[in-house]
Amino acid sequence: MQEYRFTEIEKKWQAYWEAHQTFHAENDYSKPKFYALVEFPYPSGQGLHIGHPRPYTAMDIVSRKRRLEGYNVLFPMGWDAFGLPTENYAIKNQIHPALVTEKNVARFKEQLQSLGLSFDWQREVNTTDPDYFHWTQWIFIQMFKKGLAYKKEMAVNWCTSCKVVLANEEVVGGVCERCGGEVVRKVKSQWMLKITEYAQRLLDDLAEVNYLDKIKLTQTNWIGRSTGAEVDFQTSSGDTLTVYTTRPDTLFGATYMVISPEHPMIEKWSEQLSNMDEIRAYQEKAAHKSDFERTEMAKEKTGVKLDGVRAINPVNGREIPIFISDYVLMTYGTGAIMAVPAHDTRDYEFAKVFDLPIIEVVKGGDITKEAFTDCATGVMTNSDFLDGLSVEEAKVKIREWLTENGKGHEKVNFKLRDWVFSRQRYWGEPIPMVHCEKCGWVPLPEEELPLRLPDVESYMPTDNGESPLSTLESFIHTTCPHCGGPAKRETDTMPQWAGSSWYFLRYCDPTNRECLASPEALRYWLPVDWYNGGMEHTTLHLLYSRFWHKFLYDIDTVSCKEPYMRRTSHGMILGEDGQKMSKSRGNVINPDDVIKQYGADTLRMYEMFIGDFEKTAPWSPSSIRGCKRFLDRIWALQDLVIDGDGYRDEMLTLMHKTIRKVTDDIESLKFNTAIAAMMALVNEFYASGAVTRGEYRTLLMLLNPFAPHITEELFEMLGYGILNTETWPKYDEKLCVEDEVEIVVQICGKVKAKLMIPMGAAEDVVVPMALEQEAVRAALEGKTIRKQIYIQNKLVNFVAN
RNA sequence: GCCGCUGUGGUGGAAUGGCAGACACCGCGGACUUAAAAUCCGCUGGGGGCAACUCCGUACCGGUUCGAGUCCGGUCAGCGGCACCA
Repeated sequence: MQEYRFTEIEKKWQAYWEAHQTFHAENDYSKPKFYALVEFPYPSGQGLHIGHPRPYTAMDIVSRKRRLEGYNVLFPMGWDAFGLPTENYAIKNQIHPALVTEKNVARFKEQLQSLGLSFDWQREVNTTDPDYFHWTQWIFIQMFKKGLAYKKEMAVNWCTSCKVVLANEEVVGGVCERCGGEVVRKVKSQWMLKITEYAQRLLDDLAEVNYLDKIKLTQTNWIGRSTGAEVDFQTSSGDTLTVYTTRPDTLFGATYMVISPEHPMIEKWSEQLSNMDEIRAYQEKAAHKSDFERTEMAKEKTGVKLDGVRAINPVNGREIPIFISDYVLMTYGTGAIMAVPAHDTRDYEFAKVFDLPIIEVVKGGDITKEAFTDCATGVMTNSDFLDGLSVEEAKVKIREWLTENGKGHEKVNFKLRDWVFSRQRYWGEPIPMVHCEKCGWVPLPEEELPLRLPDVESYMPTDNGESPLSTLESFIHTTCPHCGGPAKRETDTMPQWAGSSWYFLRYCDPTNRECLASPEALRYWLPVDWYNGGMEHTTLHLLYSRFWHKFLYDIDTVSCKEPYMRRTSHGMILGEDGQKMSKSRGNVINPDDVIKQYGADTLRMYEMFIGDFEKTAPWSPSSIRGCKRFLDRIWALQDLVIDGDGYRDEMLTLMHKTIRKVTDDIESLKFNTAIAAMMALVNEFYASGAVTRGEYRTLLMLLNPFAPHITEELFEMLGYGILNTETWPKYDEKLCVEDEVEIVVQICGKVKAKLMIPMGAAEDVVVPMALEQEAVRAALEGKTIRKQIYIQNKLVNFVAN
């Protein structure tokens, strides 16, 4: 027998697949289709991470199986290539980010191809390709036309030393990650997308898709729908302050109000407030903190009382003080809250710090110790006409009261916020908008798309926080598409999320120059049947792309409401030390090295065998050898081959059970147990000292999606031809059943004996057999059987004393 | 902090509420070899016993059940996300 030369074999089959375009998805709309999708990578300078092949191999397995099952499979790949790291690299090395991207893409592609993944490379897309972002820009313009894109003053992180806008990630401990300089929140006019307009639909349509429960839950929580009330408080200045509350039932317990430090009323009241200096100082301090630091991380509540303006509780006319505090955000609700310290944890903490009255309005807790927030058991008190009602009853009654008295109304609120769509960066899609003094913001005419990125001298953002594009006079100055007068281009670019929000549509028809993809291609391929990606993308990417898809549905570009029918997720691969892989920890595994040492098939096998697909798993340089050994044993089975295209009688049940196990486990992402079943089968072949050609053939078919190269090679050597044109093995449910089964006999839940019984034997047959067992008789000696439990093919349990 | 997930041998992990530890890795013993590597065979959760066997054991505390790794309540620990990394 020739030795297993994996490098040679893998090269051979990869060349064969490329030459024959084996995995090209035809637009043959008569065949049943299957669209398998993995998240396209960001081509970083580090090259492929050992974690990348995990989801890619998983969906490759599904795709290869589907092809053998007769589907026309679309399994595409592309590059999410705009982004901060490339830009930062370009700044540092003064290389055009397009060149950096090109180099990184070439490396990534080579690495992916060496894994033998069955991508259709004819459909490769790249978000930085003008032919691609043409349509990203087109979608933005459609959104603008429908009123979904608007400008708004929003805070950004501003490094006072580098004079650049920083990503949240670049702000570490309140200072700039690169220079350690002070970071402040600076207000800029930003493009926003109205995702909130789709909040209810994004929530409702989760019912129509098959996502993992935890993914649906995460989306639901992120959208954060709550039903509460808006309540109007009159102020001593004669204004109205509207608050949003989910607990209008506790209105009688409102002992003060808190408004966000950015609340516009403060400026209006500046004349009447005697402590404006103190207020401004606090606003300044709050401006340094992120929302996250202000709300969730805050250990101690801070704030300033507004001296000179007070509010009146509409339900009882009581005057209450107004504070500003950074735990109230302008971006949620109305930017103002009524504080009910007795029944809200944050209000309670705040009231303790400022020594404010705490009035119990829901009985059931001990408000001298902590806020009582339980809505299920409480009973209303100190609340006039609400007294004695349950919380739920009180909510209904107070809403009625508010409406009747014109003091407020029911209000549904979402945690979801509109999408900040501008970046003061170079390496992103230019926003195709022009500002005209006369006409305001005007979109570029569609025939002028794509609006390309011009070359600039420096990729550094400017001193005033504008994008590098703003230094380019030739880019900025243009004419208004509407009136023809002088106008200026938008110089901000889009976030990386833009390109990834619709890439799966482009794969359907990647070279179309007339539209983002032909309606026929979209109708045939959509929706994506199975999309696998990381849990870290469950909120932003998944929600953003669902939002864009729904918009495209509304403007009749796509014909289905939801883009992805099924969504699953994979766990990360950690370093050997159980930590995230990183250069600084020195625990990085390079996939090229692994392929060189063991081959792509072994790497694929190990990544699938490493553990539960959905959980994180530490890399083990010794465990991978087990997978190499397994493939060696598969290879060496050649020496055990005996004649016979069928299965031997003694192997029949095991063969059928293994086919069933592998078939089912692939569908439920249990690749590790599928491999274990094949290992057990191979162990049986070795134990019996032989394998028939037919048994070997089936094993190779089952293993093919996992280890495509070695299986094609052996299939050919056995004289069966080309494997990937064959049909996935079938099993017979009846033949999966053994004649006999071992059951256990328990006394009070403890195993006392085991016995073989005919499969499916009835209780009245098995119980006497069980009672005859020596150990059972001994254990029952002098005892009375009180109860007997019989579980068919599993156990008999005697409860006795 | 909030939301979510996870916790099983020396290690990765397996187990529709029904024999805990499948399948592997590591380790140990043996075969082959001048030797080593590779390969093959065997053992391998812990305690006790010459042995048949027996007791303990799925992070911790409690509950439901004939029976709990699995379901319920609570605690602790680790991981992930928290809107400009993607």
